[in-house]
Amino acid sequence: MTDAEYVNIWMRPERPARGPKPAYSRAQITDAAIRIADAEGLEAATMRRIAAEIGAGAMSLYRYVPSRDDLIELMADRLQGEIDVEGMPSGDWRADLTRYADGMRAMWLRHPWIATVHRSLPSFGPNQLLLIERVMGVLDAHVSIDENLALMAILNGYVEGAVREEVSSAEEVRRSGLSEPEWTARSLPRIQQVLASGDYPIFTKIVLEARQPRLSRDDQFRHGLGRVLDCIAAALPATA
Amino acid sequence: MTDAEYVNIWMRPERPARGPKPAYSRAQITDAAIRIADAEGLEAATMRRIAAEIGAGAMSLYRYVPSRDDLIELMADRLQGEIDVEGMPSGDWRADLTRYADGMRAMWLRHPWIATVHRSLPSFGPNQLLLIERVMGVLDAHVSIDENLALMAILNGYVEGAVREEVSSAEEVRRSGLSEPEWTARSLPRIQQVLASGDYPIFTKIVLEARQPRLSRDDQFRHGLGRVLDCIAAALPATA
DNA sequence: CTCCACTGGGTACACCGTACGCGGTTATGG
DNA sequence: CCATAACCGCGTACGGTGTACCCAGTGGAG
Repeated sequence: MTDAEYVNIWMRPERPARGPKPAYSRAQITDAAIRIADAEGLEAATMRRIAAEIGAGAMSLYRYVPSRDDLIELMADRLQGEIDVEGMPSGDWRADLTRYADGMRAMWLRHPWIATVHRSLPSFGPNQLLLIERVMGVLDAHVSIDENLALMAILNGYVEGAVREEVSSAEEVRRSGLSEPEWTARSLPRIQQVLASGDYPIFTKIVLEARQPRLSRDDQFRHGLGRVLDCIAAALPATA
Repeated sequence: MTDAEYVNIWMRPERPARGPKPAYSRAQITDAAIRIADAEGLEAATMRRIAAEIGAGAMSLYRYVPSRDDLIELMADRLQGEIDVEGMPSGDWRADLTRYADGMRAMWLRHPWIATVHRSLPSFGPNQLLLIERVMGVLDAHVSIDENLALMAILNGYVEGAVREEVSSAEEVRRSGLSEPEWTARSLPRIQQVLASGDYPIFTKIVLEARQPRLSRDDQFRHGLGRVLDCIAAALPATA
């Protein structure tokens, strides 16, 4: 089987030359799959369901995509393309990285199922590559490439970690089929139980005293992000 | 169905009083599942496979655990318990947090499938709670609870992000069934293609010039961690 | 002793990803 | 211009999954 040559989906040509015109396209299939995943979760985006969405037979999809895993790869890369990094670097690194972080968070909130995939690393899709160029370009003039990588690890770690929290609880709610207040009401007994045990003073302090959980999600995120950017500022030379 | 009362696995009692002695236990099932997941990935830990591992019938597991998702919750919490945070806070916060980060990384590397479990957050298992107590206890004397939460978000974000990279590529290799050198050889054509296009100068710089990817994983992690701890140090009052 | 809540587990069902092969369509080489 | 090979969409089928339901047996409570 010569197909084994194409380990990476991005090296496999979408269409060969000969034969009849195809009725669908990778982009169309990917869009349909994303639409379903957004509305009902990634597990609802089955091959049969996606095919039905675009009016095709289930097995037709395999003319365009070698496997469901590869399709998910395509979906993930398409999402990276949604993050607006146009015009970076603009000269104001703090503004650029804030825009990137906000854009990333917004994208994750639009597509919460991305939290369950995120292998994405070694696939090198075009949108992912472009994102790397733009975002790492922001600090490229100020620091070495190694320094840049280290700082990006911190920034991306913070953003991903923070958004993952938001998203996973939202997904939990969606999966339970309950409304949000209903769901928090259901979780309350466990929290009460934990507090009542008296064994967890710091957890108790978080629940009873911390102001942060009472802030809006936006404010929580921005506050933490500001702190991370301060860290980055400290690592930059004075000229920046 | 009165079972709906127990939204959280930790509130559901393991055993009722009446009836014959059970032949297995939650702990035994959880251990077997972890053993399988470690060796062959989480997707190999099917209900039938786990049951076979302990010599039970597939449906017997449902006497102990309401669903596979809940079992995964149990597995995840058990893993949290593997991180050694004994004797924290010791007085040396930097040593404590380093030990926590190293322990967390080591645990993830032992159980790479944990990267595919994203929920874990709102479940409040006993091991997770204990971990929170110990780790957040490290900075509790020095900063406010809100400050502590913000700093932990950065630390956890970095550790999780860094380890997730290591683990997801390792999982990719395992899933492909190839040896590691074979697998990197397979990825090479795509990288060559990207470099040859000339459209991605920063990516090219990473591949050709950066020293970091050539360091050992351990050194990469420690270097980044040191940077994060410096950030935390800057946020602490001088007394710490 | 009787009762019945409990046990482990067999069977069955709906659904999944996808291998295989069909008859029809079309770009190309002779 | 036509034969042919390559490709199309897709129906069928297979081996797998999680788990609902039901059963006969077991053992503590009244």
